[in-house]
Amino acid sequence: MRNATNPMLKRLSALVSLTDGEIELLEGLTFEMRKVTAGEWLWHEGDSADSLLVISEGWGCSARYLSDGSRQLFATYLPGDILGIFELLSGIRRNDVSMLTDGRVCEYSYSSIFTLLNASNSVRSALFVIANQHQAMLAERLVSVARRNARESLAHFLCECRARLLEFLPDDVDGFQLPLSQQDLADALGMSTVHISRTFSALACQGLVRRQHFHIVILDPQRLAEMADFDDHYLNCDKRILTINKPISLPEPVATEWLASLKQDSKSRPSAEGDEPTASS
Amino acid sequence: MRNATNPMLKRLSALVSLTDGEIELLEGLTFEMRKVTAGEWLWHEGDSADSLLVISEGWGCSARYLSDGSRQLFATYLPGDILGIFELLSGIRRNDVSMLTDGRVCEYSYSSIFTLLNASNSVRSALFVIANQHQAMLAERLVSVARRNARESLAHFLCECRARLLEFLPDDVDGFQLPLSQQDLADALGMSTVHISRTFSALACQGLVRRQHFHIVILDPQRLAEMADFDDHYLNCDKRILTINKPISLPEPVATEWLASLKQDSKSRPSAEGDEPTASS
DNA sequence: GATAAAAATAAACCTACGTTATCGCGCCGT
DNA sequence: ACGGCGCGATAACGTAGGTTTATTTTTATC
Repeated sequence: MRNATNPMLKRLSALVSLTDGEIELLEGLTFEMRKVTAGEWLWHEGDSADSLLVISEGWGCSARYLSDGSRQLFATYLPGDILGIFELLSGIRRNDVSMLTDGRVCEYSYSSIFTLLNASNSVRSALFVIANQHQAMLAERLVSVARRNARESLAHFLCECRARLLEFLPDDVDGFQLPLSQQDLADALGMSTVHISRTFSALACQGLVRRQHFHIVILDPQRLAEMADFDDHYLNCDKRILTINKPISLPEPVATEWLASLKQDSKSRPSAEGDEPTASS
Repeated sequence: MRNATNPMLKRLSALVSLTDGEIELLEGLTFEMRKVTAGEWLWHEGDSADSLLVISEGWGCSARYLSDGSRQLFATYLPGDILGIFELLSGIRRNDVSMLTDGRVCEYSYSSIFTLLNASNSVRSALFVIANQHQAMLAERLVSVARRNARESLAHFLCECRARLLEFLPDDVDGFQLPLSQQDLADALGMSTVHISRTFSALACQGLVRRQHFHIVILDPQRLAEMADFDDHYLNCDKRILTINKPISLPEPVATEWLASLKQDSKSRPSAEGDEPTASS
């Protein structure tokens, strides 16, 4: 974890421990920082893909537009998030991606990323983990839409945003900018705008959140998480492990023993006592 | 694409073109074939993970059990499918996985897979693509649950099963075994069992499908796909490309030119007038 | 082939949502 | 200051799909 002007390095070093050589490689990456404005498309489904994007400022989202004119929002992207990993191999963008706010994105050509991937085990792992996180969030969204009611879904979404922001903000994430209109939220959660509005009112009545325009205040994070059945495990279960070591290059005996030691830990959720597994390869 | 007794080799060689050396490596893999029975758990959320599984016979599924007793089914696994890719790095199973039918699974220890991954570019790519496909199916499921009505959702699910089976069966996939009870389907599609039943009746009335117990006959695949807005693109967009070449090791100029040539092809679907954004910084 | 267990169907009823419409507010350009 | 516009709140009404209960059919077990 180190300060860096290169957003890719900044993100990856927060995920995995990098060698000096890898850090040097990452520092040597060329990228183009670009200003983007709210509503601007970063790409469309079917576009050819030749670059990875890191959001350094602002929020973005990926979505699918259906033939009946409706829209399903898949993911939101916050500062630090890396976009375009899935398309590395196919070279074809799979979703529409646009900005929700003004911001800044950094563009890294696939060719430079390919070089990097070939050279560094840790970088491969880190990108894999990031892809994993997005899949986990998608699965969680599916649970929300399919199984939870409106209040639970919305509460869960807010908890998720809070948890993701927690990583980048010092503290005080209980009041933050959530640059999604009620239409955006509706498209994300499979609801109608009026029901989003109703549900916000309901949550406000219960003293859980307050919302004025794009500013959210989470009044009672604990109770909100309870009602949403929210567990931040899926956001950082991979991460915790990667920062400890780099499993792909671990010899077998160490790996299995060390994995076994993690198993019990994974079930003791509530407080997350940071216990140091005794695995130093 | 070659015949092989090793299911991993069989699957990967269908996805990527492998060198003789890589084929040899895969043939040298040791694995354990195990009989499994319907309802048997392969693993639970939180279990420690030390092996990849390839289903060589039967169907499985991954699911999440909620605190209120309900269940959300995430994915179904067919013969040839590889399970446990996500947990390679974390070493902790993220979902419950069980068998829907009797069958056979092949177990490959992570340690042998790690070796393989370190040695072979193609294998890394193939596993990445498989993970991608699962994510794409998950996204599609989200669209079903969030945006489509019951008939469309069910129709879409059936189309997806058909398309996946098409890969392994010579032809005549229009009548096949679908070993999901109406309860399973309900849990997959975010509906109730009675509504699954109602919806099957409705589809049958329209002459689209027939179902008796676990046997499905798709009477009019074309019309079914239309009503579901089904497009099999998401199932094999990566695959097509990988069989052509191995992009990660491609030099830059070749890759970009070759990706460009694919782009138009990817857009040759009914409507979708692709407007060219002129933003190439 | 008898019996139990599981799965599917059917009907009646209910509710969490969607839909449509109206209104108020803040913002922008002229 | 004016009108237009996007966003959000609220109310009235409609409906797709859930829930409950009961009956029938199919499969599994001996």
